[in-house]
Amino acid sequence: MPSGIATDLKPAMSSSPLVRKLGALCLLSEEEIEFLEGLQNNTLDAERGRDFIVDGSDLRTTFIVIEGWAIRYSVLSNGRRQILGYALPGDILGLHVNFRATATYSASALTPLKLAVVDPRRIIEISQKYPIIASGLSWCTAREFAILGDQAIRLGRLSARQRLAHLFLELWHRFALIEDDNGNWLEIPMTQQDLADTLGMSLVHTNRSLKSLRDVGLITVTKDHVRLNDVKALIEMSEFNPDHLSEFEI
Amino acid sequence: MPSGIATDLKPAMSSSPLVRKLGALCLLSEEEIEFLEGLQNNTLDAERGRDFIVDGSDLRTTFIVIEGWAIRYSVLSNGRRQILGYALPGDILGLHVNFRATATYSASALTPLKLAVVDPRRIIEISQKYPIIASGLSWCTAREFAILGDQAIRLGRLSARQRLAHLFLELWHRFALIEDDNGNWLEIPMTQQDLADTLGMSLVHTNRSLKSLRDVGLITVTKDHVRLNDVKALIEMSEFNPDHLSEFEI
DNA sequence: AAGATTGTATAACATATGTTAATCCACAGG
DNA sequence: CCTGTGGATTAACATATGTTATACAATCTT
Repeated sequence: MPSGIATDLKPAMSSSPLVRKLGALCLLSEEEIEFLEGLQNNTLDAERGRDFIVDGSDLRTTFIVIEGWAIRYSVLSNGRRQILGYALPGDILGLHVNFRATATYSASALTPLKLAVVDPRRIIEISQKYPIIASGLSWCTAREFAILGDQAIRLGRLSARQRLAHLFLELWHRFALIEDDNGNWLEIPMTQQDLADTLGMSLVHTNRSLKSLRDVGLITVTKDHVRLNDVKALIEMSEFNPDHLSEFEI
Repeated sequence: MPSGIATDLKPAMSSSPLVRKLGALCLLSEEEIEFLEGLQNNTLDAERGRDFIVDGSDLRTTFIVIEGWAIRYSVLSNGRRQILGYALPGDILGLHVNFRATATYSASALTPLKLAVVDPRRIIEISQKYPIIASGLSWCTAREFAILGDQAIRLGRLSARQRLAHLFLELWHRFALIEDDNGNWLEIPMTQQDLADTLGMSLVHTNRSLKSLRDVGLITVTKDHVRLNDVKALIEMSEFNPDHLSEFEI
């Protein structure tokens, strides 16, 4: 294996956000990186708004987000929608599709989306052949749990303004793992209605609370970005716990 | 292997709720049942209120609930508590403790509790030696996600009365998998404050809403049980989706 | 360029839920 | 038997958030 090629496969150089994410966590061998890249060969593009997982329907596929944002959500019979969370580049949907072949949520493209379509049997293969990657996926699972737990905390115990700040901080911390430093700017491709459906609030109150955060100078909002003007103050006021998202420590 | 012993190990007869749960899902071999029982040899008893997982501290252990109820929760710096969910007999806590060795939630005994203490390395062993069990655990993971997702739906998009009904239905459906038929009676070992902290409401409003459900005859409440008087009507009014918790289908 | 559509911004008003406080009850401990 | 404690219940009042409605801005369509 010529060493000249090796550098092209370093996690930081890799074009795959999943490799960047796992590579930030542990040292991946070239073989492991190649395997992970190979996993993502079969891609699918989805335009904004396209559902690719439908609550209640058969789910026998694993998806890896390569580019763009997706949302996981449920719609109640009265039409109200609850967004459960956001899938960013490097995130995996349908990692655990074994006996249960029925989706318990829907997923759709929030932006133009590039997905890798993976046969779940290849996931099983991982735990047999690539223990390091298997550990990495297990870490991803624990992380997804923590993120969804934080979502429950937002919905259950935070005020409207806190919920907004808390969500922005979550996304900002998650991007830190897969993207180069963007300062305190955060991309916000979702509409205020999306935010409302994420945070369990009405559209009007979302708008009000956003304005209130702007007015006190905690955030700056542009067309589709938010700037976190004082991360420390935002963490304080929203009771955000960065440890739930921090990387491997010790 | 003498066949006389075999019957004692049938899932339905097994004393282990984890085996009952997985056995309801797929046909386990005697070897698999024995392995699962052996996993749970090292037990630990915890009295009501004892924390056995502490948010932010090291977590290098997997726990299996054998008897009793546990809660997973977080406490905010202002002292408010959010209960994320309930662990019932057969449920596993800390199934994914790989690189991340830090707990992102606390867990404590809601009732006197019997836990199996498992070395997480044995979990890794499972995916190599017991593919069926591995699939079962993967199913458990997907189920935990669905349950936590339902919790987010409750908190984000349901009214106080709906949240209560929805939670009772969840617990009732979950018990159906591990316990003999108890009719419409459901054990409720939690206080109204616990319910409030689960459903993101105040104690007083929890009491009010409970009374309102009683008054219209949807539920009957005794000391530490609830009777679901009209499951269908409760499902309707709370927008509960039984599919999120139903067993393997097709 | 006009009109349609989608998202944002505010106001006025309605209400579900939170807060504080006081009783009441069951039960455990002396 | 008294008394302390934790939990349940209820009332009165406060407020955060929801609802409805209108206007405005930006973008897309033809």
